[in-house]
Amino acid sequence: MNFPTRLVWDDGASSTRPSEKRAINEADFFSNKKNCSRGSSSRINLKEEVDRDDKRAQGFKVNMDLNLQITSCESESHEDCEIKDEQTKNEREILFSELRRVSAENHQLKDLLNQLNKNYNILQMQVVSLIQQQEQTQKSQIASKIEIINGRGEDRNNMNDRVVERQFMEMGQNGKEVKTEYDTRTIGNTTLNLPHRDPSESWDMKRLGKEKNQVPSQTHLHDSSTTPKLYGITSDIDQATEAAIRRARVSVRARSEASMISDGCQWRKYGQKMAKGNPCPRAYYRCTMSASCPVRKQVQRCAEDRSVLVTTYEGHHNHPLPQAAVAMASTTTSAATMLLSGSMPSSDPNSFLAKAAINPSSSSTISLASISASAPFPTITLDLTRVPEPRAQVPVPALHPNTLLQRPVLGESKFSGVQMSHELQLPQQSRDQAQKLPSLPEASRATTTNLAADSNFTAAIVAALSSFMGSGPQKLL
DNA sequence: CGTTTTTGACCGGCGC
DNA sequence: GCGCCGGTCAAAAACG
Repeated sequence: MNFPTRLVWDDGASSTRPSEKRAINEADFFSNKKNCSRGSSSRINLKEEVDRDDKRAQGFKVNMDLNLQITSCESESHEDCEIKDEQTKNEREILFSELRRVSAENHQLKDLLNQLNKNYNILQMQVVSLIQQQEQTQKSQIASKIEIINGRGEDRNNMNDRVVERQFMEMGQNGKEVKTEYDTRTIGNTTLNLPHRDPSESWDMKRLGKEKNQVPSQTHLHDSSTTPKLYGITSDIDQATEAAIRRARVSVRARSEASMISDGCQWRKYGQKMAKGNPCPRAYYRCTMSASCPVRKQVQRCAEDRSVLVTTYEGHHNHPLPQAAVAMASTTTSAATMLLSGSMPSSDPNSFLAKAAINPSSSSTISLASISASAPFPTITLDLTRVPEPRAQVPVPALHPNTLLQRPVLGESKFSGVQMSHELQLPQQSRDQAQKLPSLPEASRATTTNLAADSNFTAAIVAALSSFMGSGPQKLL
């Protein structure tokens, strides 16, 4: 870089000494004759040079700044700005496209989810309708068999026994509901001791707006003098069975300070009454998890022991149950099934007793379940108030442990005993099984139904229940 | 404002 | 037929 060999400027401070000024102000930067030998003057020159450099640098800097400003605004504006704008545009477009892509993906996922939900609902409906069709078909077949039997004029009782036996075997094989057995008996044994209550009276029937005359009367069922028509009889069976199943009650006695034990379902109170012989009011609840769910329960404190809460369940749920409700539902359903399959034809507790005793595996006992023959409705009572004593392991028949042995839901914190007894009394074998098996996806009613269909199940559940509750000495009733 | 609870009225079965 | 009783309904109140 070539600097001017001479730089002349006017320093106002030294203007009073023009002669010096010139001497000072003029310098030959490229002269080899530096004033190195002159000490003071050399210091001055050095300082001057520094000052000059500063001033020159300032001037240069100013120029540079100006230039930069000018260039940035003028010389580079069209090119750089365009480039920068273009870059920004590109980035923006990329971002927008990415956003669009993510939005589209999100939309697709939403659609997929909706579709899955739809499919799930459709499948669920199909399953329900299939089950209903299956039941209808089975009942029709049974009715046909009965018709044939009646036509042949065979000894009705013998044939009824055969049909019952056969049906019972079939149930064990293909997992039909135990109530089918009851159906057969209903047809065969015309003196079936059904509760004397018109099914049309039921809440769900009323709610569905069914007329009373659409529902066959009990007397029609009891009429053995006529051979019922197929559809008529299946309809009757439907109604009667449903009514009977629904009317079968499972009563659970448990100690609880709460007004109602938590069983995983949602309930709505629809009434309260003072019942005779008990100063504590009885509350009536219905299941609100499904609009048409017929399940109801009554809650009342025991007159003798106010700390005992008696919860009576009636009917079975017609909707999927939450995990927390499965255990109680399974237990009550099993107990009701047991009750119906064992005692229904005669309402005789002995038949249930006999049935439970048939299977060696059930010889372990029930000390906590009892059946009331005097009650207006067939009722099985599970007494969970007795403090179970530890006892030897009881072999439990091969039923899915998770179904019966779900996490206990009876209690909340105030509920005493059951949870502990559940875990403590559970045979190691079952605990091991329960741990190995994957948790059942919403152990559904179907599972319960299938389990209940096993002819050994009634006995099995007796053992399981007794084991489950840690029952003491063998006793029934 | 929608849902749940309360509570008196109502209904049907049953015994007398 | 009457009264009792268990169960349910439904309007009003309470609740969240």
